[in-house]
Amino acid sequence: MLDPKYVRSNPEEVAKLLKTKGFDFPVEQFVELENQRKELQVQTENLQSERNTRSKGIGKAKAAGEDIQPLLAEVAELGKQLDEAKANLSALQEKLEDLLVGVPNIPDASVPEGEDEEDNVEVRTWGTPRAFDFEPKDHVELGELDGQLDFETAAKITGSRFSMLKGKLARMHRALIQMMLDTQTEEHGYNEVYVPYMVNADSLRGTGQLPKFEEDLFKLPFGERHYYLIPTAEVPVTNIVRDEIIDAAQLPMKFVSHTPCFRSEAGSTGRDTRGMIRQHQFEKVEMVQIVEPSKSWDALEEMTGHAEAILQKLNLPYRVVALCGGDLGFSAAKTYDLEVWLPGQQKYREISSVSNMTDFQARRMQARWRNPETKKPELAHTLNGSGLAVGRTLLAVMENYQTADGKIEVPEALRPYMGGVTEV
RNA sequence: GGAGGGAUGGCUGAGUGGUCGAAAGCACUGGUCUUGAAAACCAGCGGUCCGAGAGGGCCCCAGGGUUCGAAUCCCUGUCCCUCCGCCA
Repeated sequence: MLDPKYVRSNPEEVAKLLKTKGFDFPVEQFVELENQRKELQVQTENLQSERNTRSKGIGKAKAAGEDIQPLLAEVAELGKQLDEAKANLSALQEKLEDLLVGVPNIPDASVPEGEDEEDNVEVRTWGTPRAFDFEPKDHVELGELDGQLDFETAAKITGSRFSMLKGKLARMHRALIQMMLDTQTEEHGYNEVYVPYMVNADSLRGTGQLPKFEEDLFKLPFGERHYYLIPTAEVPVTNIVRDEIIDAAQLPMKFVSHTPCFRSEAGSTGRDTRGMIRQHQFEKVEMVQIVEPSKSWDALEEMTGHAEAILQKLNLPYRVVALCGGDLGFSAAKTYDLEVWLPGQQKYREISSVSNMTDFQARRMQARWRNPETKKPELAHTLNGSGLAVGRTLLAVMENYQTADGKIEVPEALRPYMGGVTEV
């Protein structure tokens, strides 16, 4: 959520900045509601003040043994007025809240302008796509050769957009997870956490998936309420600090977690239907940092490097792109995507996304730190990034490490995790 | 599933329907003392919203209710703890 004070005093500017994200901020409606709110709030608080003073008076009179009947009569009408004012005020505040909670984060000044992914800006590239002396296959074809990647059985068990791995390929998938976790914990100082894969609505509101993007989630009825399958570990891990006031000494907090992710893909029917690029269920190793505000931009660069380290270990060619305003996510102020080279598609495809959410999620979550300078609780900054999407990494390894006879060479970095297996 | 107990400031923990936003301790900040530090002593110290300010409102798990007045009484829910049963 944006800072209501800031929005209140600069509604036009907010509208202008949000336009770069393709969002129309309803300035007039907001200002109108705000003015009403102010008037009602003052009125209500005056009534409350009046009631408090009178009630105290009654208490004193009673203690002094005086007759309180006349005082009670005076107060009779006050209660009704107060109830009415309170009801009006809370209805109005709810409207304002509903409006603000649906407004995305403001892009950082450094974010390139643009409407969609076509306008993203390449920041750097790493590695060179391999020159094949045969026609490279895509991962679906490679998987079919010895049946280790099986979409049909997964479709029978569940439905479309699910996959099943077998044998050495399943092991390589697991090896990737171990390698990623070990790298982030042992080399980059992250604290590994194991978290729930189902979360409540408060957590999703905290990170920004609710209320706007409910249709992207799997929702599970549970008693009178609902739980949701996590779309990313960002949700449970970032919510570790929801409603907390963190000691400055504990910052930065750096968490890494491996979880499955579940997405309904409601808005993407027909996109990436072939292969395991876009699945309802996939594994991801996620990095999350909670930092003091002045450090978040450095942390974004650092975290991007932590994700890149995995691709470099696997010797997979990739590029880093800065997302343009129109392609930025709801909660992000700035995002770098890592795109890995896929010989099967002859394209770079997203394999990681690293974002600085600034104080946007922290405000929704009330995640604060105590600033030693001011001694006051202030909003922290939150960041998250994939390190990496495991399914997509697996298919990138398959396509980049394929041999002419349709086998897959095991990358050096994975061999310690594969019990010496060199070919899948 | 059954039976009990609990939830209060950064943390621990008192709290009688009416000067209770709340004792005390810890932590923290400042001071005295000290060559320096520790200890001791003194003082300060919750969060949030409105307001230019003066000042005021709200917050004792959450939501309702009773009352002129609720941390305190009543109802519902959530979470935690103990015991029994079941269970990977």
